[in-house]
Amino acid sequence: MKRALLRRIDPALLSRAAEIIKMLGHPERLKIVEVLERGEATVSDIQDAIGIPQAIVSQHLARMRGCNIVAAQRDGSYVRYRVIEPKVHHVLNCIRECDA
Amino acid sequence: MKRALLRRIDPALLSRAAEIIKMLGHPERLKIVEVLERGEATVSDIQDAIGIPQAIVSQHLARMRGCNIVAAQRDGSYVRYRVIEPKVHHVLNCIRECDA
DNA sequence: ATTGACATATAGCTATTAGTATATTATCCT
DNA sequence: AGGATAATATACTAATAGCTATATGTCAAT
Repeated sequence: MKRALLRRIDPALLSRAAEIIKMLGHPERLKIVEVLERGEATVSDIQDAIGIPQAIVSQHLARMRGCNIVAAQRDGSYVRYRVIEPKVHHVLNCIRECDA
Repeated sequence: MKRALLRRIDPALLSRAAEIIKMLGHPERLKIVEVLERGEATVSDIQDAIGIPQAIVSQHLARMRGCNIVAAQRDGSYVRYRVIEPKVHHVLNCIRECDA
């Protein structure tokens, strides 16, 4: 495994990193971004995929949108969400690698 | 970069993963574990290293201890903390790799 | 054993976050 | 257009986190 040799995280980026992983630090949000990782999805797509109440999905999405982790785009009565923060993929892959 | 090919995160581990990154999702806690990553440290070591009030350091440590991310060991009037959750290193390395 | 100084922990208030119930917005049909 | 239905968003309450001020614990010296 590649080691970064304990180099200090760039202070300028640390705060944003904390913000991102804070947002991902919730089981439901983690599941949501896992779905979105595969491509755009509507609120109801996500709801169906992970089986939690719509209002919860919507709120989590709103919060993640608030810190520019996902973006929304209305499409008729649907709203399509997608991941816009590239680090999200890194973090998810990190988690996958962890549970070897 | 090695890709995990969007394999679903093991549901049994996802919850713990969320808990861990939630704990790391705070700038001060991130700095704290960065210090601890290099080895054991006392509360005051950490305080000196990152320059925030002792009470804050102590509280963050208590919280991380509460979910078994760090462990404490009294040594006279000092208390030495250390990381006991291996995934912490993975996450920190992930963050370092992110900000290429 | 008491005092003083230092190291760490917690109490108490405020602010965020999570979840349930309700509201809004959009589409389709008559 | 108006009303029904489906999709999404928000309001409100309960729990949790964060910060400042204060307390507890430990050691050393007298």
